[in-house]
Amino acid sequence: MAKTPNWLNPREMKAWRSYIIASRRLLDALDFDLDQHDLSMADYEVLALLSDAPSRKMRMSELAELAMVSKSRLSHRMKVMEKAGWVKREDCPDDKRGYFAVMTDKGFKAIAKAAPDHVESVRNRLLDHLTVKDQEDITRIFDRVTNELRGQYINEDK
Amino acid sequence: MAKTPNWLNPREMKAWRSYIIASRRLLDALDFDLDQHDLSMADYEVLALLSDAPSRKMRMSELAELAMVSKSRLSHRMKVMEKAGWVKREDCPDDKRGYFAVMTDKGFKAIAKAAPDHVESVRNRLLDHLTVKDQEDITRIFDRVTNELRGQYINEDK
DNA sequence: GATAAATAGTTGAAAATTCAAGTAAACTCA
DNA sequence: TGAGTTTACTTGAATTTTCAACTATTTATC
Repeated sequence: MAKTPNWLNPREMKAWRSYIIASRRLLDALDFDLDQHDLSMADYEVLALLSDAPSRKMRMSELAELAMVSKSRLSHRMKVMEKAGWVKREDCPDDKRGYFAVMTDKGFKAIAKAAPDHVESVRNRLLDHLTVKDQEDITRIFDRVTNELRGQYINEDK
Repeated sequence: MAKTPNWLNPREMKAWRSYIIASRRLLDALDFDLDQHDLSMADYEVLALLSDAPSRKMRMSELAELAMVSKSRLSHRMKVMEKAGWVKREDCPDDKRGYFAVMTDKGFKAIAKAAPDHVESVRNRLLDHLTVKDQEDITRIFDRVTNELRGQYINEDK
């Protein structure tokens, strides 16, 4: 027999709702801002990772993992970013199954152009409204959440 | 001439990264859990709103607004939820342009079945790892973010 | 060193989402 | 009252994302 559900109390409910609503709006706003540069948050993240990698080059798998997208999705996105001339693929001599995602100069210019606006957007939409204490609280809390989540949830191909 | 970008300092960067990474993982995990019930977070939200509405019935526009999805998206989702027998549409006598989204008994049963597991999932993935103080901090911080965001960002049809 | 299993990545189709346009009713204001 | 505008939604096409194969290695095992 099913035990009676442990519904959220008002404090829990408020925390959860506040978080989820703000997050939805925030992410929407950030995507909205990035749109000026023909980028989504997801694509931005991929390009940012690539631009920081040595030789602006990274294995597809690693990039997918760090960007937290499926391999399949990365493959598809790479195809459109390749068409835009921002990235290309290079085969990997050490492992003939694998490829490197490589950022082109054009891609680097694109992200370099978008980055200041994006940072500004993150400030305007979020950071400007947080005190130093808030920032520290958020770091502490969400690092803990990530740590708990790691391990818990194993999803293939993610 | 462009002013030099105001890059994030390490504390800001950590707060931002911690938040965004935890959020991505958290949302993924919650969606993963809801999958047992053939629901996504977005569909769950729509059904939950509907189940709380008087007569389990709400105007499409209002529902879209509260669920924070575009009207177009809601229209499309309604079509598939209608096919699943969870909702139906009723025309609105007061305004012949408009419709009510109405939850069926079957839909109510579906959400009633999913709800305890979803709450449990929100606990496991998030709330269990937060102290009372953390919950209060989150409420305070994210309510502020939402308030700042409201107004700022006007996007048509959202 | 052959065979099985795992890894790296791609692909095409299906499903979901966005985008731009369309319809019909309801305001508005002169 | 009627021309213009706004509102409430839907629709179909385009884009994006997911899902389930599939290929080509590489790694492990015996």
